[in-house]
Amino acid sequence: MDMTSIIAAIPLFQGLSPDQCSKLAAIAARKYYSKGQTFFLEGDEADGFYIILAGKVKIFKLSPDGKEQIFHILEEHDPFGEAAVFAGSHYPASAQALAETPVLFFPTRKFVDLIRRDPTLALAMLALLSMRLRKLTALVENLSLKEVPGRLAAYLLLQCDGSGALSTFSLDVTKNQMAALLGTIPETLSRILKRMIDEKLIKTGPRSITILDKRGLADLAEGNRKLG
Amino acid sequence: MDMTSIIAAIPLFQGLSPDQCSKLAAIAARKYYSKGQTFFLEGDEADGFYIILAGKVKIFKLSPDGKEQIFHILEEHDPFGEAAVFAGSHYPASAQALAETPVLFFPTRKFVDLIRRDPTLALAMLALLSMRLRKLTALVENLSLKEVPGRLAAYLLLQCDGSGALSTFSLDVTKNQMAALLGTIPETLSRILKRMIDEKLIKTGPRSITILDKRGLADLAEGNRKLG
DNA sequence: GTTGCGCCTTGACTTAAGTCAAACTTCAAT
DNA sequence: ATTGAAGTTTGACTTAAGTCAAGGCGCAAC
Repeated sequence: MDMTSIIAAIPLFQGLSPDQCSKLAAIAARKYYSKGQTFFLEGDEADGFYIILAGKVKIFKLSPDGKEQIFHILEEHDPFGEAAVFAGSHYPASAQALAETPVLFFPTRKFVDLIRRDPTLALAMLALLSMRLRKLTALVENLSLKEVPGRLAAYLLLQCDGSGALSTFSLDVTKNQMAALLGTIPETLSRILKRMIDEKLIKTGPRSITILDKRGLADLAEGNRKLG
Repeated sequence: MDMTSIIAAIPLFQGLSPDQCSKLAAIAARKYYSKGQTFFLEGDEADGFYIILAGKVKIFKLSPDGKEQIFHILEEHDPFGEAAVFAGSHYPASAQALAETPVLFFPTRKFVDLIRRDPTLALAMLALLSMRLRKLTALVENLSLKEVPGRLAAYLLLQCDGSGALSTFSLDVTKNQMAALLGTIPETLSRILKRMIDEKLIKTGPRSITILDKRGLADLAEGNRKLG
């Protein structure tokens, strides 16, 4: 598959003309990262941004004593590192591949040149950044205003909605990663999952979780209910 | 002072030509909010964004049981509500005036039309959103990776740098607000301030704080030190 | 002044969640 | 199949920070 059609298939670039897509294709570089490889570390000089073609990437920060907070786990077609392109200078968090991950890389200079000539592209990026902001706002809300059971409930509901409103979905992250995403630790996560099972809110299979009581989880997520 | 010169003085619009500024002036509306008045509540339909001309505004969320997390406290020339303009639909948090606050209001439709014709403006907005993202990332890091003393230390250092590297600065927020900004409660804040005083890291006056040991605070903020 | 209302502080207590340590499960690699 | 490393669970314990309740401070309004 040639670069231009790959690019045309990326949601971020929806609505761009074939001509615009081929301009993007001209500046993009294909790169491959293997599991565990880092794209960049927090504080690195930012020279461009990435779009995932397949695989999985985590965006995270580490505390000095080693605790990890995962900001996002991103997959096919998700862009990352884009904020650093416009705010300049340094990546504010680190990015690491969780699997074999081919990406497209767009160098800052060339990409900004393109934007300067193309308001459609600019608007697409503005929408993207706004969405990111919204997601981060939700993360802050979760961390600060909810306790761990509430965060977990919200996360489960989100996953469930994502997978076509099925109430069973497969875990595509380890529980360690899930804990780091929820701002907690594996032990706590494990205990709370158990409490949810005890209260018949969910059921766990091998690598999967089934939601038994969506309403109950929603109440938990909104703070209207507590686990026994 | 006429609208065009007001706009030309706003950092967000730095680098725009006089012509561009007067186009902005043409779509901006001046509005006045008094202390305690809300601009919008979380979830409200978003119809535009604001720039503060004077006064003070807090951006915040409330948990169902009434706890408040303040995201930002904004002042003269700071824009807010801008993310909702591009992501569409709804404001993700609430905004309230903490003082008499005159603002400029830019309606979504007209502003987006302007951007569509003006890549310079688009780039300015991209930079703004990226900065916001960066600040929110730091907030997440603080909430999730630091304990309250560390967050407080980071906050104090930030305020101090802001006021021209003086080591004494005046509190322009109440301690209640400060607590909500740090993701904690007034009682906890009070106790930690006392511990910092005990350890001769800071000294408090009436409505002011003096930093005595910048290095010590920095160690605290970075998690290399603990309060006794 | 003095009244009253927010703001701030303090103390005693509770609790959610983290730490540490050990054991068990999975699964991939030899 | 065996090993080993990583992921996961469980239990006992610790701790940071929240809750509740009371009292003090400061300032504005009468």
